[in-house]
Amino acid sequence: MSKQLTASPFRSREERSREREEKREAVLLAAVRLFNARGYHAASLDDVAASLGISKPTIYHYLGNKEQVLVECVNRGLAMLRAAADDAMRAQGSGFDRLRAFLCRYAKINMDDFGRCVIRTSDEVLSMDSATRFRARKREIDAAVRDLIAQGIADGSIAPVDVRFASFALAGALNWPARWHDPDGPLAPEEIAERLVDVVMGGLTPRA
Amino acid sequence: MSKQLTASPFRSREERSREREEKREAVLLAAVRLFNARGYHAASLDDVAASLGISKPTIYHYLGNKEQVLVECVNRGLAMLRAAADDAMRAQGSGFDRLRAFLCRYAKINMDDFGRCVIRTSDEVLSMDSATRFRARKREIDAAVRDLIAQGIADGSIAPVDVRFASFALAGALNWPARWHDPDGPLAPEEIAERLVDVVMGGLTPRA
DNA sequence: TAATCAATATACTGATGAGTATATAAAAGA
DNA sequence: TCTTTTATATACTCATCAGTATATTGATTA
Repeated sequence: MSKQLTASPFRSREERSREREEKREAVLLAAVRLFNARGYHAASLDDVAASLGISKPTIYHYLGNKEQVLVECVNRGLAMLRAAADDAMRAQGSGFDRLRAFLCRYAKINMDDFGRCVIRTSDEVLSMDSATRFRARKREIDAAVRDLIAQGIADGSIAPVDVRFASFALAGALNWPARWHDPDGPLAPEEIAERLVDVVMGGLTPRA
Repeated sequence: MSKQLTASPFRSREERSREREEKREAVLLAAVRLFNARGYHAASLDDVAASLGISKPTIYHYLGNKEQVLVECVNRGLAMLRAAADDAMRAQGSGFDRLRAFLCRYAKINMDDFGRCVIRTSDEVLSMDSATRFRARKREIDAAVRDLIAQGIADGSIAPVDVRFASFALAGALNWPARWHDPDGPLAPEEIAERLVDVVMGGLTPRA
């Protein structure tokens, strides 16, 4: 397979489809940033287009409609969370350690553009169909958190807390930065994640 | 002063101004419920009016404009939080006990119509002026939480945690029900509040 | 009783914004 | 070279919704 040596204005089929994919991603990134900054309803696709120096029909060329733009953004975030959950379930070590590692990643994702969008999107803005899928995928993540807590309790690394309410509390504490964290502020996502997880894991540590 | 003995269609001045106040409150309650259910932008004042069987100009007769409706709703919630914070600061007992009592009340307020509105309203939807005031009042509540934690650490009833991050975690854990709690669901606000506070206070208990 | 005020409605204006019809130009394929 | 496809734009339509102009009715006050 010969790779092209000089930059040419004539692209191969793969190059073209990769370019298309890149443009799609650029649209999604611009959109999610505006959605996060102003809220889904207050952010218009005209604004999204303007922020990329393109026109609205171009967005429709790459994505079906406004809701689908949101759905794709949310899917990006959910995929990251899902991957983190899968890794945690496959990891070895005590339940406590695996939960801890997972929560750090979870908290950081919630400060990422697409992760924030997952948290900030409430299902009323979605069509009934999308909302159902959205809830189901979030429930999977929540199930992983509960599994990890239960496993930790079983192996003695986590105090025998109420699993359901512990997962509510953990989720709340680690979702909340999606609403207040300022990416341009002095606190780095890593630091917030670590410190928050330190505090919340304190409550799960078995008493001596 | 003679009180009226028979129901009359002729109201006294106080009765009239009380009625006016009642109507204002009814508008706010209907509005906050729709704002919470659909989001501020998606809930129109026409819908709010329809839910009360009145017309939109009537809302404008009692309240200036849509933003002011929201601001009044948020103020109702903030007033409840403020009262809870004041009581906590005046209460006696260890820092731990006072914080615990305050947090229970805080969590319950966050499941009340107006309390939910405080949590669900992000300042981008407000005018710059209102947003500034809103942030300031929320900061007061947060300061009370930090004070209580610090006092608990000082009197030894709370473990020497990072005050700032502990308050972030507590707020997140107890704000989150404002986004998922279903008033018609099986879990009563009281129970959610108690159990959540149990879990989160575990992390603040000094180790033996 | 005349003048005013309070409470309410109907019917409008004007802006915004989602989504579309249509044109164009360039590239790809036949 | 002719045709089709892809990427993009301009300029619309149509719906929604905040906010207003104006009318009406009944009670209050002078």
